[in-house]
Amino acid sequence: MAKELKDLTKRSEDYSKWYNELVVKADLAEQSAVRGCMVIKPYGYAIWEKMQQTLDKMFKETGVQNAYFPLLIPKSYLCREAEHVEGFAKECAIVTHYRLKNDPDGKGVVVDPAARLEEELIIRPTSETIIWGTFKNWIHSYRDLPLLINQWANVMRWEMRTRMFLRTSEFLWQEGHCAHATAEESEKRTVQMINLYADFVENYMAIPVIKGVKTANERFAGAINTYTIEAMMQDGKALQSGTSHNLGQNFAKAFDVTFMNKENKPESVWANSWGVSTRLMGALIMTHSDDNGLVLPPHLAPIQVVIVPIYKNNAQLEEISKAVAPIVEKLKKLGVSVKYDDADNKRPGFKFADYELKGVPIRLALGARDLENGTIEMMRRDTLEKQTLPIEGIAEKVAAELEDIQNSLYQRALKLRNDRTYKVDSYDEFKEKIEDGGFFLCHWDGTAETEEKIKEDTKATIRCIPLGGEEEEGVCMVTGKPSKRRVIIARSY
RNA sequence: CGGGGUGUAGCACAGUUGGUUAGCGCGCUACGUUCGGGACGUAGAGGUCGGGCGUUCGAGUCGCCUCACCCCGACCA
Repeated sequence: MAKELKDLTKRSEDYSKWYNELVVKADLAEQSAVRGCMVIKPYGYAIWEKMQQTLDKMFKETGVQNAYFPLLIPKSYLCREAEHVEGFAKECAIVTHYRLKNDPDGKGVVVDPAARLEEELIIRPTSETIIWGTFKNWIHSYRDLPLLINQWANVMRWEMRTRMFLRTSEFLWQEGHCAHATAEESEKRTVQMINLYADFVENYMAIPVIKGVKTANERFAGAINTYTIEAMMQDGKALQSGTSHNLGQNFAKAFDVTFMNKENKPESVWANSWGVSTRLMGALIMTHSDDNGLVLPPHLAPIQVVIVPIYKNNAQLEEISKAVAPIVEKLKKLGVSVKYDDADNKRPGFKFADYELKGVPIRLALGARDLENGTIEMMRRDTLEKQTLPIEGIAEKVAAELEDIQNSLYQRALKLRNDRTYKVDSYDEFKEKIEDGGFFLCHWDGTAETEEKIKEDTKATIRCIPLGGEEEEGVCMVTGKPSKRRVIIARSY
């Protein structure tokens, strides 16, 4: 599929179709009857759960605690921070009534007009407002700080156009909300979390990312600074995979959250928020998939190894099962999640294809021929290479191979990104090359006008100003004005 | 909200200038043979043709309206 991908991107209708089919065929999710929403199926959810557990553990190691806040936000809360409302107003679902009644004309039920809410409630597009409304009651002294809270929740944004996992009306995510006594501490936390995300995405999802700062245009509504991790998909488009926002004192002031500092003076608290969503699932699919379906990095695969028996009758199956049992046990001892699929209702060929579609990293197949020879067949999902190996020591071999797959998936994605990252200084060259996708390292004069012009001309946006990028004197490729460093420009999802 | 497209079985589709009882493939059920890369045979079940109104002796097919979904733009994790 990787080969086809390039051609398909030229016609995004086909590419969307490919993507949707893959999601459905790999049994991850399907479109729901509700506009723009999706049903995440057990297999897809198992992957999300694994991501959730891993992230949750990482958060807690930095002192973050989980909590839960209401789904519904009073309209007045959302209006408190001016930029914030403006950012989300266009995509909110609103609760206006609290009761239905039988239709007087006898056709089912209708909204009871008498049950109109005095104040409308907004289904959260994000929880800053309700959380800061609550934090006001929790924070009084510098001794209450820092307050490090995370919430696992669903949010709703009434998007015009949706695509499974990448942009759905309802999506699952975590949103961290921290309150600090000083600006420095809050900034430090903001950066810490973007680093944590990068660590997770690279080491568990095997997706290389570029850490950077968003331009003012692309910043979160109400933030003074937004950090981002940007990944490149196989078609050369960028995907914003996680963000961490330094909110300054904006929300504290809007919600009147003050504390007595060490000098016994009232001060507004310093805030940040950070989040990743089920969009990461989309990144996973679009980064690693190939002709035969999904490819899962072992660190996230719900099933790391599947064992398929090949048999002609029950007696043979019994023999094989006997040989498989110790392998399963050994793998489990090594911490490998393994499934022995002895289901009788599917033929081996079907199972092979099916587990490939689902991205299971390693498949072991054992038949009568192997039993005679004391061998077993191992196939790697990433390379599709098959090897016949001695049963002796297979568990250790598999465990090592899993690590190798994890690593080579990352390396493969990194190579793809490097191969499609270009330093460009001429706007004409940029306009030509952007058509084929990729990341472009370019000089930019730092103005919103230039940024807007690039977007209008090419549909590409400044993804970020990379962190740790070397200073380099240059001139803006559009205006010729001086620039101190290169930024990353790309088309994105 | 603008432009384009599609609605026919669980899925994916065909259905001629309007003509009798609406079809193919996949999937599903039963039985048998199979089982080392998505098996095959035989028999079966499954449809308010998205909805409404109209034209007509007759509408899946023509006209109008409406709804839903998909794609392209604007918006976005």
